[in-house]
Amino acid sequence: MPGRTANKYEEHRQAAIRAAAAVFVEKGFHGSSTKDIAEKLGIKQGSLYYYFDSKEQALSEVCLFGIRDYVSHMAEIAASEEPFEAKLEATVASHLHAYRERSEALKVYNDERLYLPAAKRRRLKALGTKYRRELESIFAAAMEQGVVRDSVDPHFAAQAVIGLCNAFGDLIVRNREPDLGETIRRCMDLLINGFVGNYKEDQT
Amino acid sequence: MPGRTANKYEEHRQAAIRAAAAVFVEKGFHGSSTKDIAEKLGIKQGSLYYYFDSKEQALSEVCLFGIRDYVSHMAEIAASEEPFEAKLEATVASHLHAYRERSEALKVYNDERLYLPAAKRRRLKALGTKYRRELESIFAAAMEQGVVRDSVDPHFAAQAVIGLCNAFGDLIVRNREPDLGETIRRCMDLLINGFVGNYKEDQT
Amino acid sequence: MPGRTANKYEEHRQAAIRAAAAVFVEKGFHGSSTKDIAEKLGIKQGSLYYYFDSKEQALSEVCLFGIRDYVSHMAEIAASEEPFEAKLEATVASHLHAYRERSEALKVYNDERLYLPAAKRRRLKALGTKYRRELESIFAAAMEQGVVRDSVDPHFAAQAVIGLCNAFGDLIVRNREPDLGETIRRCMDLLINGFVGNYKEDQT
Amino acid sequence: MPGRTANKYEEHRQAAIRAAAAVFVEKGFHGSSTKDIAEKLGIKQGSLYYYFDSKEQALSEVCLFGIRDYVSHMAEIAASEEPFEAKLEATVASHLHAYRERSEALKVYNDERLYLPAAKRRRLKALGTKYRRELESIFAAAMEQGVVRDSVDPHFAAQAVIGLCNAFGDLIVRNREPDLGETIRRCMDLLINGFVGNYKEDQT
DNA sequence: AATGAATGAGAGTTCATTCAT
DNA sequence: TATGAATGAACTCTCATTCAT
Repeated sequence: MPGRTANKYEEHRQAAIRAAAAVFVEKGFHGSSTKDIAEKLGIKQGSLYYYFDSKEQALSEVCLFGIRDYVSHMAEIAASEEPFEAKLEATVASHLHAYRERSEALKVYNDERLYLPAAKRRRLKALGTKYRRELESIFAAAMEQGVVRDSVDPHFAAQAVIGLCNAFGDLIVRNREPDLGETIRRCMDLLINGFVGNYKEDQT
Repeated sequence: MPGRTANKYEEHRQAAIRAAAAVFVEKGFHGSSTKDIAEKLGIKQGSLYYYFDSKEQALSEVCLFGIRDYVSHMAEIAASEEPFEAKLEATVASHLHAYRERSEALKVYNDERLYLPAAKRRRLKALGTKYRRELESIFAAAMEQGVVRDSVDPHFAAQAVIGLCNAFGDLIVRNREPDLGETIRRCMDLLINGFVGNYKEDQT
Repeated sequence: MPGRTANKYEEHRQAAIRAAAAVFVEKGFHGSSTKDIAEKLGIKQGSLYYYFDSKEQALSEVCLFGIRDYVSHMAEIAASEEPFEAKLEATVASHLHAYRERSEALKVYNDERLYLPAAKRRRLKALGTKYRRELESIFAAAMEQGVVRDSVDPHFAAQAVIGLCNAFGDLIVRNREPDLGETIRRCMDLLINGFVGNYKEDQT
Repeated sequence: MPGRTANKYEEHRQAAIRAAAAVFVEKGFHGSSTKDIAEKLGIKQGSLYYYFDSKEQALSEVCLFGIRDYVSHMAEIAASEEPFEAKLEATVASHLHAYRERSEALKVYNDERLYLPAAKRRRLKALGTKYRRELESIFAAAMEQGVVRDSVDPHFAAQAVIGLCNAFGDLIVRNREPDLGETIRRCMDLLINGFVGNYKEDQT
């Protein structure tokens, strides 16, 4: 049975990453001690270093774990042939589901990545930028087709979608907001129609 | 001239709070040392304790400083006789201007308040809740007047406004986003009209 | 009384350097703990860092302290107008007295300097090389005057003098060899009657 | 074939001792980790304990390995019927060749033996003392025969020979000093023409 | 004969805090 | 009003060692 031990190690390592994510979410990177993480894992503090070279590397892995799938999911959405609204909804749903599932890691990515050394941060930032760019291009395409008003700025729009999702993601992670579907629907309603709808032309 | 010295002290104290805010924003509460704060103030580490009883108290003061005016401003807005859209715009503008001006403190409130002990956190949370409630009631009133679609949930709406403002607040604090007026206008456009506008009836 | 506090600090710092030297001599750099040093000083471990930035810096200071005066003393000897034998004796005496007085530091320089990071080591090495060079030039000059046989290699000779002095320096530091004058005399006898002596032609 | 396996084990064990010696020379005993040694051997850290009971025992074996042959070689020299100068040259040559060949172990003995517990250290010291005694007796015998001036102290002389050889041994180990024969010749020249030489009466 | 995994003790270092001055 | 000096607790990280396999 070759690869067995390697797999075992990798499993434990994944568990360590998840434990780190959970602790970092609760106490922040600097507020968390390696002892906290080890305890959550059920091992002794020093043993953590069998899985990580340093606390910082743990953060780095958590962040990567937090966005990897979520970014690649966005790539699929952007490449699909769906109409604008479906793509937008897929984005919002994917973003919020990510919070539900690998919840902590994504939040850690959002809140703590800036404590990583510049080099690692840049690599993560590239992923984040990729995500935003793809979302922007979805908006840009929709504007060309006249589906989105052309007074809208794609850059702003993407930022707004991400910000909105993160805001509700926070609530999901911390308050365990129950009805995800409801939240997705309301976010879509806001993004598509605004709160007022049938909008009036003039406002300052 | 006892009042004089008291004032002097209070001035220095305010400076200390602002210095703490600046440091906390940059490095996070747990990532900041009292030495960092003292250095930003131009005094020695031990001297900080003339102004704060503890590092934690410093955080508490920063948070309070960060939301006090901003909450009381919201009270004024809510109490005013303006129509819905004007109130909403005043809210967004106030929120984003707060980031511009006493920028750091508000961000610290958002990001670091959960490191305060439960007691202090509750008092702050009350202020935050007051803010959200007032915003909710603005929405509720607008719905009663038919200005806002009644498919909208006031709780969700308030959360969304706050989340959106915080998201752009982040960018303001960290990237020094230049055109505040533009950002306010775009946020209003989104909140009022959505990205698609003249909205279609059916969406999942 | 200006400069008082600065002096006080500097005094304590010197004491710390000497304490470090004593501990390093006994246990070696890696075998010594900062706790050991602090205890020798009569302060608590963490307080050491008021005087040193790191254990390594302590080593660096000890090494510098160990050779500085001793190198500058050699410069004086080399520059003096004394005849060869007087210079050589002054060198040996200076070297051995250095072991007696700031004994530990010099031995630490000899034994532990290679644990310093390359940069610091190079700076120290420059001093050591300066010492050897000056000793070499003393020999070279003596050879030109015919005081030293010209079959002697100045480089080897300098190395030998230094090696011999260090060997007896070791004994001085560890065994507290009592009669320094006697040791100096014997070393001179060996060295002079070797390098100068009406030596016999034949040996292998 | 039990002898076979025992031999195999003993071979590996010797390799382990040599690996330990190499690492100890480079980083010192306390600066070396068992992982370092294992890596040099090409095995994993835990596997080292198949060959040593403890890191300290490894040091002990290295030291023993470092002086054993070299001490027994001295016994042969002392027992031989050669004249004084031949014996001295054999001593110097043996000492310096030892550095060349099993170089590291001998240097480890010199530099690190004092980190051994008192008991083991005493046993090694006995060997070292034996070495020095035999060298002393060579000098004493030569003095009786009038080959060495009787102003020479045998104890000092032995110490000086050992110190000199160690000093150049250091250079051999670290700098890979190329011409061993040359170094031996120069050392002999220094020693002979010092101790025997038609020396001049007056020196301070 | 060798390894993977874990451990516990201890290392160097940082830091909030205190207090005499 | 502010500082220099010190402290003790906590932290990250290393490492000799053990042991089941």
